[in-house]
Amino acid sequence: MFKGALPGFRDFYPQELSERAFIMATWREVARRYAFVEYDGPPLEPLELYTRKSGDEIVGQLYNFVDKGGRDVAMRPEMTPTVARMVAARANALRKPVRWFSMPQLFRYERQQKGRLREHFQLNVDIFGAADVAADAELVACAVDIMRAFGLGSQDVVVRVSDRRILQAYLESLGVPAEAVHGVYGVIDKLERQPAAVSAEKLVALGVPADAIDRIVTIADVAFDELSSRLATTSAAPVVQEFADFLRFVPALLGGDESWLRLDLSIVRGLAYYTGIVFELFDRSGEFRAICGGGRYDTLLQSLGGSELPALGFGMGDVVLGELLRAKGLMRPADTRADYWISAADDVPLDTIMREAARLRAEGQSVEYALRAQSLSKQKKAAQASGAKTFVTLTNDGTNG
RNA sequence: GUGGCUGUAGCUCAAUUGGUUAGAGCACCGGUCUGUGGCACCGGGGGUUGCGGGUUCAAUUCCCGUCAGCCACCCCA
Repeated sequence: MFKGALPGFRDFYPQELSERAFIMATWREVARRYAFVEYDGPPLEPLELYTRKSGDEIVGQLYNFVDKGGRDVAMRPEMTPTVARMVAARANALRKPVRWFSMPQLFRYERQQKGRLREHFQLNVDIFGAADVAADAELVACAVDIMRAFGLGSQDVVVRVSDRRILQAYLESLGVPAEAVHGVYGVIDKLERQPAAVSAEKLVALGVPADAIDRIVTIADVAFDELSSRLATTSAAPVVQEFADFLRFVPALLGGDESWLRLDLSIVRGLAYYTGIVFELFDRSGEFRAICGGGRYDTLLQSLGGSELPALGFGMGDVVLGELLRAKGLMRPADTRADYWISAADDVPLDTIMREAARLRAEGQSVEYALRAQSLSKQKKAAQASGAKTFVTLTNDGTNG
């Protein structure tokens, strides 16, 4: 007797599946509103697709094995390499900008914990071939509209936005040595999770000037105006200007609502392939992990051997989102109750019920009945328990009750 | 991979300082009640107390290991 799923994997009983379906239906609906079209790829990919982008150390976190043909394969841990490959393969034929979304089940061989399993479903929304920040704004607005579609407001969720290029320019303006920037990203990424003193020590070790330490530790609070004036005379000035556009575009796409965005240079998004604006959605209480994260990765397609298409996208998993929706009482799974429950008096043969069921089913109604001869009271009880919307009783003189 | 906490029926929990066939509610199944708002009553199935060892006359209760879960770290989706 097997009991339970493998660690980190979930059984979706009807209750859970209806919740998942609710989440996915909402994702799909909002993506449709933004004119993104759905695609999918293989759940199993060549291992190399991931090692080429992330290095061999990634293998320890993948579900990988050798198949019967001797191929090194891995269950997909993320969708970006797959979609990048798909787009790259037809880069010249696809109408630009490419606006695609997908809801793949992704796998990761890691110890599970709250909000993080070995398997999850993740909405992936990507745009290829759009270099302007309007595309970045479009993505953020889409993510926010998904929150709205679930009934979440800006009092519940905040979008923390940053820009890799601005962060780098800001760090340089503070006198951080170029070779230390990468290490400083690592420290910034952990600012929220470790004591300021520890962060400061690490910065000192990286060779960061003493007068810059405090500014970096409090980098999440830097205001746009301060950045703007500090970087006005540097080579990053155009990027800051673009960012200003971005900060204007997002509210415009949200009907003038400016309450969702918050500039936060501490948002680093891992240390990997992002090249421009990056963002993450968090619940305001800070109780959960990031709900959604994404950004621009203009060089990824090229690094995977494709063409030079600019690209950007975000991912939103079902696990943290589901936890948040349940906590807020906003989980509204679809109604799975049958339309009809047909019962019959003792002397009515089962065939009669079946014929009536067939008639209603042909009309598109969902119909349940006892599947065996039962007393009427028994049937009534079963019907009540099923929650069916309409209870029908057939009598032997042909009338319905 | 590392550390801390936890592990009794599908769910929520009980079981006096270790002591005799491990209990209850809910759920499920069967029956009674020919009219109720998923009512009531009666009855039933279901647990080798996560698993494996050890200590003991005796372990759900103590010890060790293992597996699983939760939390943190690592790392990130």
